Amino acid sequence: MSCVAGRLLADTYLASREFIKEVSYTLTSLAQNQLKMTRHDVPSAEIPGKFGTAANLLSLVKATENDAWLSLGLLFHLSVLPLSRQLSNIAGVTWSKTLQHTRAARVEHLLLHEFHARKYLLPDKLSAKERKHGRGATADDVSDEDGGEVKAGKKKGGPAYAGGLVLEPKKGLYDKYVLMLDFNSLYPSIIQEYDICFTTVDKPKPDPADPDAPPPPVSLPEPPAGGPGGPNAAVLPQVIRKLVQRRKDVKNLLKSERNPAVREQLDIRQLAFKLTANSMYGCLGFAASRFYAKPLAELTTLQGREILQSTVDLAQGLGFEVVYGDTDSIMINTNSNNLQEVMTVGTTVKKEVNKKYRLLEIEIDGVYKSMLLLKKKKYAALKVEHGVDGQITTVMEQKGLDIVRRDWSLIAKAQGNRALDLILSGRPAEDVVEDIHESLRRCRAELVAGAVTMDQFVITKQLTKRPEDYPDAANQAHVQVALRLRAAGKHEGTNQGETVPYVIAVKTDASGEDIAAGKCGAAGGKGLADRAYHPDEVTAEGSGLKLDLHYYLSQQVHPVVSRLCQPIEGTDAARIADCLGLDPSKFHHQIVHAAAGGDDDDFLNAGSALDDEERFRRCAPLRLKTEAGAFDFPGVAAILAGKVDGDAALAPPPKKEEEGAAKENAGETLNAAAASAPAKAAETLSSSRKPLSGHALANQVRLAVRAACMDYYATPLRSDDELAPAETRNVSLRVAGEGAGEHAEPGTLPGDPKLQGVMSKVVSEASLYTQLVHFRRLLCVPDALARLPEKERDVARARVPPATAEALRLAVAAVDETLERSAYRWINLRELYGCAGVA
DNA sequence: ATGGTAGGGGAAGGAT
DNA sequence: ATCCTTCCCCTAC
Repeated sequence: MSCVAGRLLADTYLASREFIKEVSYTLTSLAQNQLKMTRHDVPSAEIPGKFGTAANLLSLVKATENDAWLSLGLLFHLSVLPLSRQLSNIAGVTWSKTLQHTRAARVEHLLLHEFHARKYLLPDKLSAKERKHGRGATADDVSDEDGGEVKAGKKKGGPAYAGGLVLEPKKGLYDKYVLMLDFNSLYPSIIQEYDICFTTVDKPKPDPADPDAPPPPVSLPEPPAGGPGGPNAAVLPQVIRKLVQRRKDVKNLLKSERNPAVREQLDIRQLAFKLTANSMYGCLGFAASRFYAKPLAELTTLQGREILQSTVDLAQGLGFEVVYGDTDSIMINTNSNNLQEVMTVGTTVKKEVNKKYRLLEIEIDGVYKSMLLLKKKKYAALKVEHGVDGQITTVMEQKGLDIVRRDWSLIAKAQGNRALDLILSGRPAEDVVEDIHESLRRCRAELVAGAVTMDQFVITKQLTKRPEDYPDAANQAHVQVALRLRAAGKHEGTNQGETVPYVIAVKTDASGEDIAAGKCGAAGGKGLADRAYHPDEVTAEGSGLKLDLHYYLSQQVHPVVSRLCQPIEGTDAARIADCLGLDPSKFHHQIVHAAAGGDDDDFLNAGSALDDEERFRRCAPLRLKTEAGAFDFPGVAAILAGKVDGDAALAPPPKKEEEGAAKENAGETLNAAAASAPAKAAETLSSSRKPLSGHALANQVRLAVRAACMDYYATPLRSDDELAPAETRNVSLRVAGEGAGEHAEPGTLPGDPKLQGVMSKVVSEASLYTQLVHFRRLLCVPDALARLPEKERDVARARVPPATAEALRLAVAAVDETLERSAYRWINLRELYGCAGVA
């Protein structure tokens, strides 16, 4: 390295990793994405051959020179030198140190300077070994040691302290304006707001009785005289305040500056202040830092959680619906289509929240015209943007979804993108669902026809270790591929930190059709990693390898699309599988979830009620007729919750003229323990209001089911001859796999002029299915119990009298008779619902 | 050796 | 066979 002595070494790879977010940091992809320039890669294996002829050698020289220019181009494009220089000045560290792109070193030096200037004596930096042996270790270090290694590294032994709060999302598709608010630089603001500093927060004291026990959490310091951010603030808050203030100053200069070159410099300078302020918190929690202070980091995040929670409480107190929030943000469903109104909501919340803090500030981050909220950290939305001419446009934002991740194939992400565009398009749900299905059918057809290019199949994963350091290398596709490349003498792209591209393929000479049908997939009982190959290995002449289409359909496209469609009515995992030509019965598991209203953790939170409400919103109630009159069955959930008496549920509620007589018993009938209720309830239920018997109930349910089916057959869009029941079933059974020859090809339908009729039929078929499931949900005790938290089940079960339970059981059987014969009969209902039962 | 934690999701292997 | 845990990777903040 003597050649760089006395010179600055600027590494554009490291700079890119610090300053920009990219999925890949190869020169090729950086050139493409940042500089919009194409780079031709010369594989290292080809380099020796380039020396054979002058022309080849010249091409190698040109390629090498081009790489140097690209690298230099990146250096300027990212303003590496001006930015790192500003960072050096702010931190008081050598430029060469900054160019190593280790953020901890910059924060360390900044704090060293600040404390030294204030005449503090600073602790020595501990080596890894010293930390491990507890020399000068803090109490919490010691307690960490029995939990595992105090490693500078991250994931070893899990997180050292709790971080941000993530609210349980109220999942679903929102088609009215959703408001997004967030705190600006939450953690730096908290440190200032609460005067969190090495000098103000007491070191946690270990319990003298049990020195090994984790020390109690530290508490907030007394606010400084003159309030937070004032002249008496502690060192760390002051340092951050100074950074924030200087950034503001620079931004003010920027406002009046007209010289573009100076503007650019100022802009870089304000960025450097922001980066520095934001990296302070991270270094507090960094075990290898000289200023490692877990209690401070912990206290900061603790305040963050409390602030977010109290913000949610406040917004809800104002009558707004908070649907999600992550660490420093909340989303409010405004339920409004009026942008003006929405902004008023935003300003109201903002004003109320900001009243509570001296420095901390929440702001309106944006307004979403529509949003698909799937899971924590997974959502997509159309963000409203205001054009210069007052026009309103939207731009899609995608967070955390599979389609923004590099470890999914392009073909899966393309299908996901198409589905997402449709879902957020605002078009009628039925059209959206049909378009998605159509896109999936075409996807399969193209796949089988071999009309998809290799790049669509590539999956990319990073080697976070050296390939030979993986303890379970045999199980990991990207590691297997890297090891094989190494064995073939190719080291490029197989080093720690690099990303390995791979595809899943099988050694076979079967047709695309058969591969897609899964007839040769894991035939040899081989694991996935054994079927992973570098794209070039598959392309190579005479490899005998063919892409595993079944894998791409069932493990790539299907999960990506069906996760996006989870809240969408009119489709589900089985239907999506159907469109992709997969066996839908293999996906009945997901249907259980859909029918039961979400997955296990769903019914523990408020979101589940909303999900179910949404799913069965359009369903008709179960109307029962008795001698005393008709009434809507309240549903077993109401009985289990104690809202409706088990004995009274199968009889009409008291009529007006009976009310007086029933009133005195109402309290007990509805609320009292079963022990005291039966006698009086029996009295109250005069002979004319006796509950339905099991068989009578089952009969009524059969009638209701039949009525729902009649509605379905009466769908106006269909004419009798073209839509005979047999044909109807044919649509959904097309790929049921009963005899390969008899089912229609997916591709044959679209050309049909009767397309419209067929499409709407499919949708109403789905709604019939939903209606039947709704009836079943109202009646099935075991499923309803399964949706309750485990500890409540015994109490709930006791609320259903044996006779009622038996009647309900017969009623459920009545629904199942039809469900099993329905157009969806390829779903094995016994399995479907059996697993939801309670042991 | 070189800021943090929270969280979803795939794959595999052991427990049941 | 099905659940549960572990490891791995990537992303949001």
